[in-house]
Amino acid sequence: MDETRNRTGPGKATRVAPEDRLDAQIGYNLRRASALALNDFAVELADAALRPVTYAMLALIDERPGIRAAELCRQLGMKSANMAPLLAELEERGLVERDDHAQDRRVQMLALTKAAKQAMPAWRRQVRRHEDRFLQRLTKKERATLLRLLRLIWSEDGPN
Amino acid sequence: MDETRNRTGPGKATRVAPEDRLDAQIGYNLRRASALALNDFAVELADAALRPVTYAMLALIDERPGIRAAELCRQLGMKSANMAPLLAELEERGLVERDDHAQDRRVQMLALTKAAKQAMPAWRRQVRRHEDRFLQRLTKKERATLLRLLRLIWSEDGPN
DNA sequence: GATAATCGCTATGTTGCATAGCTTTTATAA
DNA sequence: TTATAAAAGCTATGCAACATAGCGATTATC
Repeated sequence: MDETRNRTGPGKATRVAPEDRLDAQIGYNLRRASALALNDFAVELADAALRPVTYAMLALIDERPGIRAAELCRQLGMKSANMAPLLAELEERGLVERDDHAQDRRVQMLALTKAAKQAMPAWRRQVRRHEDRFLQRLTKKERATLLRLLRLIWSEDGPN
Repeated sequence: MDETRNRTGPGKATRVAPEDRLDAQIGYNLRRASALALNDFAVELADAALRPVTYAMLALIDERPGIRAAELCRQLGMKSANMAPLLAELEERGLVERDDHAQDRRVQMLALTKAAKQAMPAWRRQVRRHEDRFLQRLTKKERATLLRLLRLIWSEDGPN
């Protein structure tokens, strides 16, 4: 059960500087933590059939009704190529409305439907439960710190 | 250019509790930060043709020569179904050796080849550069804090 | 008025990760 | 000891996130 007990096998372990070890890399730990969060989100929001991306879209449209599709892409860091089918899906499910812009005929203005507006509070509560679960080992203060540090990493990295 | 200037359009913005706003959610920020890191990693390690997953495999094998494939799966949180083709790729590229276990014929013991062992230091330096770049807005202390909090989130979540 | 940029979109490929199912081998229990 | 369960490694396959290339329509800019 323990390969270190095998003496026929491998050569000497390469001694690696502590800061170079895999588990000391923030990128690796980011990936692992994010994967766990993604997973837990999927479990909690399974009945609502919402994934992290679709929820993010709905949440932002809810917070900024009338937002343009292109602006939604920018805010969420998505390509419009990937946004388009997702918006179509949400529209078909009766959650998002696409209205033409009066001045600029290229633009679509997005808004939640009545049904989506009514459902959002419950979905937000579910997301809160999800966050409380996968962050249960962190204190309130630690969560605030984590939030600040994560924002520092990715915010305002593009030309915006 | 500013949809808030449009007065024909959307209804009132749903007022959302600050802690419920999308950008206050740690899961969302985790995903964004992780995506940025993944991207930066790909740029830095493009010439080495290493992705985060393959690098993680090599790094762990380097740190624990003779590790079994199943144990590598457990450590990296991967399914063996996904590990298998990656190991085959690394073997074909002459980076990983698979040796039979003396006592248990189901088991494969993994080790880096000479070539891989020789290349690892340079790759580790590249990863260090990558981390220094996408974490440039964080102090050393903040990086240590972030590392600790991320580990708290995902470590020892499974049955292990 | 010509050129460039923006917007929304389709098509398509890659990658990470999931499940289902299989064979071989070892561990455990009747 | 034999039957059953578990572990190891693998193939096949599907899905979701993300990327690029390119298109038509519209608007902005020179």
